[in-house]
Amino acid sequence: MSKDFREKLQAKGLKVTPQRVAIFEAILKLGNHPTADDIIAFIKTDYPNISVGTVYKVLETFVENKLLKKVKTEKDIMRYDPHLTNHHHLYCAETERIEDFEDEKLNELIGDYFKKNRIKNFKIQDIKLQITGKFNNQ
Amino acid sequence: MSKDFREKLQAKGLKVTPQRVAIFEAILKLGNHPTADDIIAFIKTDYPNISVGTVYKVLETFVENKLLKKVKTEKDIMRYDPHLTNHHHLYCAETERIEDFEDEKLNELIGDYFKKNRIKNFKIQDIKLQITGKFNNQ
DNA sequence: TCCCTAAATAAGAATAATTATCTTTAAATA
DNA sequence: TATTTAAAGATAATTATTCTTATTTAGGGA
Repeated sequence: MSKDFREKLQAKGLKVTPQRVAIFEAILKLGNHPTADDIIAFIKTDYPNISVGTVYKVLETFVENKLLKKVKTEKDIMRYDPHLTNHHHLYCAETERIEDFEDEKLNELIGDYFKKNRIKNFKIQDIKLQITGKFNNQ
Repeated sequence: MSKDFREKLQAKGLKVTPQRVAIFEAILKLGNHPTADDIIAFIKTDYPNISVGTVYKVLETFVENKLLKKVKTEKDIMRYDPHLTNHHHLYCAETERIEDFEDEKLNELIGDYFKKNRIKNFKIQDIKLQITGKFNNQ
């Protein structure tokens, strides 16, 4: 998987650096759409002298090159999502947990609805659902 | 309308202060889901010695007491929405414009869908659509 | 393989938004 | 009107993020 990622970097004309690989792997290992801070903390064990600025810059580079997505939250902290296909999010009302939610049937349903019911003076590019509630387990 | 607002404050056991009234009126007059900064700038003309901290504190109090809602954005700046009934948002892909979007039929459609297709291990409390795209006019 | 150059990193200062602290002021109720 | 307590003002502190500059390194070519 790390091989795939290296190839993706090269395909975008980006240099393959150990920092970039470590940051991407950290995001995959951490799960739950980590914050920059989560990533820094995780990486620091193996890589004690990584720079905070580097992490932010790398994350921004990844987002620009569509290797990551930013996730909106209620708080003013950015979180990052390695899941690139179109999907929605389940937000826990009480904890910081965020899960991905994919549902092609639902996307079609909503897509069809807007085909029949256009929003006046607005051209839709993308629709995201923020589903807030409670997880039953874990 | 300002009378209504005063009553709402009293109903929640909050003191009616000129600052609170001015902040709420500023949000209504400004439109487009203003930031704290927009509000401060607007108020400063009439009310040159309002304190930044007060504005933030008042906004937080309003949100806690359900007189305002916070609006998520891509950026790390919070914006505020005086529209309390359940609604979605249209985000402009290029500008900072955010419009409210209400559609009861759509809510029913989605509500019905999730009644028939429950998300396992998750109890839905609220569903918000973030519709990104372009406005045709203005 | 070694060298070169552009791109990337490290370190830490700077900024921007927000929150906290502490003193003073004023709204509400008796 | 006096009293109490919440709220406002001033400003310091914090937090997340961005910027700056010097140094290092990846990757392509000699």
